[in-house]
Amino acid sequence: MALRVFNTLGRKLEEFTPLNPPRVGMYVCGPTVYGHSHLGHAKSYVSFDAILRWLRLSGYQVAYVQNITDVGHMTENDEDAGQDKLVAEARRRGLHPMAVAEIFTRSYFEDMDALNVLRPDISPRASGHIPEQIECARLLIEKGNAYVNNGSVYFDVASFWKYGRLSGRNVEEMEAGARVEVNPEKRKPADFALWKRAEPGHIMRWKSPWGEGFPGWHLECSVMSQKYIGVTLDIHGGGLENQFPHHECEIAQGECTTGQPFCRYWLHNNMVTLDGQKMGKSLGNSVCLKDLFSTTEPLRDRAGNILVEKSFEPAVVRHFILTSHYRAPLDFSNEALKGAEAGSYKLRDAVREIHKAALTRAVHAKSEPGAQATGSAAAATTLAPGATAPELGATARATGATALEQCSAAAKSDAVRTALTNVVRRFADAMNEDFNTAAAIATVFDFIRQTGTWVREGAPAEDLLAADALMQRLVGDALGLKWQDTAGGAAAEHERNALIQVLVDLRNDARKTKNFALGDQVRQRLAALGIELKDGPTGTTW
RNA sequence: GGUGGCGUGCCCGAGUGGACUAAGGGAGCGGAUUGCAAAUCCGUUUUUCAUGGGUUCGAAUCCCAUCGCCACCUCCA
Repeated sequence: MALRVFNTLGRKLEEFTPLNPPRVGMYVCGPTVYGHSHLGHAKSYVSFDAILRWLRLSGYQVAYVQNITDVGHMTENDEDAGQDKLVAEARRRGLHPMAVAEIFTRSYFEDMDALNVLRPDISPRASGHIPEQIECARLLIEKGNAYVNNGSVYFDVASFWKYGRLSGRNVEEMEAGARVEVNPEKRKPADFALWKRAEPGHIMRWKSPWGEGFPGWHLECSVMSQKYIGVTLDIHGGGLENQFPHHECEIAQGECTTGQPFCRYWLHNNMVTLDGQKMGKSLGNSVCLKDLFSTTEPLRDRAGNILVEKSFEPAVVRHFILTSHYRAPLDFSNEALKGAEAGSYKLRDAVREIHKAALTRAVHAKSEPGAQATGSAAAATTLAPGATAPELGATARATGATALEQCSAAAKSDAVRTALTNVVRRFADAMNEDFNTAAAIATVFDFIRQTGTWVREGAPAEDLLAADALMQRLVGDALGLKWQDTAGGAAAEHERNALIQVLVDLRNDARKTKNFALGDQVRQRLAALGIELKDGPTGTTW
């Protein structure tokens, strides 16, 4: 099944065909680094991360570029500067705006790393591409698409007939609409700035042919995407709210300078709400990711109502985001997060179970002469690092959609092979239909019911290894779910497990002699340390 | 005010004309298992898809109206 994506240009599902396969040039609007990332950022970048991962797993060589906007918003005298506490704080501490940008750029990557969002191949900074932006503005003036007025440069919207096509807007109608205030320097209200004259109080300023100033808000994306990807992007992603005017302006700038289509597929993610309401700093219900990941007390809104009662690990937040579609709005709430957490941990435990069982049985199979089948040893070798490395996403990334099919082919029994093939098909069908991660996760939940059965019933090592390999591909590589480790390094983990095993053995001895009081004491004291013992038919696990 | 979109069972959320007597997860309940418990497994909770009309042999899915919410028209993922 071919990949279909919902293209905002045309507003319908279209088969995805890159300009120069297997290469794909993908650009996603990055953050403006003036504050810590919040739930909205999480939804956006987790969504595009899933898209990126699926494209790569499908065999595309994706060049992924995402900007860092560090120009244009941090000004000394802007009216909204007073509302931005962080800029206010920066000023109070005497920090340069670039220092503020640096702080929040790092913060952004920290949060995204925690969410297991793959880093872009290139993260260009707007401030690092001023000459390119000046050149673009100059070229647009030369081509008759822009004009200079009093040290600023404006794009003449009337010169580009396609303006408004992406967002389905009619420039004439908008002019009829009541705008709050129209910059008198513009010929038409819909014209937008390519370069703005810097007023005396403006800190971030660069020399240009039109005097000192700074680039317009939309210019960086056109310039930097085309610089690193080429004149025509395959995919441009971003938040729904940026459709107009931001993306519309990007198209205008990009196409007027090159005469070529700017982007083939426009993908827009929807917004988050909190308890059904818009989330916003001004509303006092904004939840920032650092708080959500590590708070030790409930997060409250301005009125003191509890928004989130405890912290949730990044993988749970990621899991929750992926259970909805990227084009659908997602409502965060304490209850929803708790539900996602329970489900996510169920998945985590099942993924760990099949992994452990596969490795254990592979080792046993090796030690039994004659019992070793082809594939088993190789698979065990491939997966062996998984015993010590992070449990997911550590498998070597194969190219092509066949990466998933290879896993199922390695199974020994027909029944398991068929089951794995079905899982691959369902999962791929879901992802190929405009990246339906919710349906993909549903497939994985059905899959863990099967792997659980195979583990209990003692399926052959080859079957378990194949199932485990597929599970890691789906959950780790495609969905990017990587839960926190219970302990530090691999060695520490090993030692810790050995110690717990001693206590478990002692407890089981006590239970055999009906000394339940002692047995329960061991269990309770381990539970107090966060180690939960579970007695099953094949022994005690934790 | 204009434009685009959404509203699914107790909760979150897929599905968008017939395989839907609605995926998957959560929660509750019952059972299996267990010395107890947790986990796991099995079953169950909803003839129902904002509301009211309409089209159709047939609608959660299409049309109209109403209500609510979200986004954009001003920087915002």
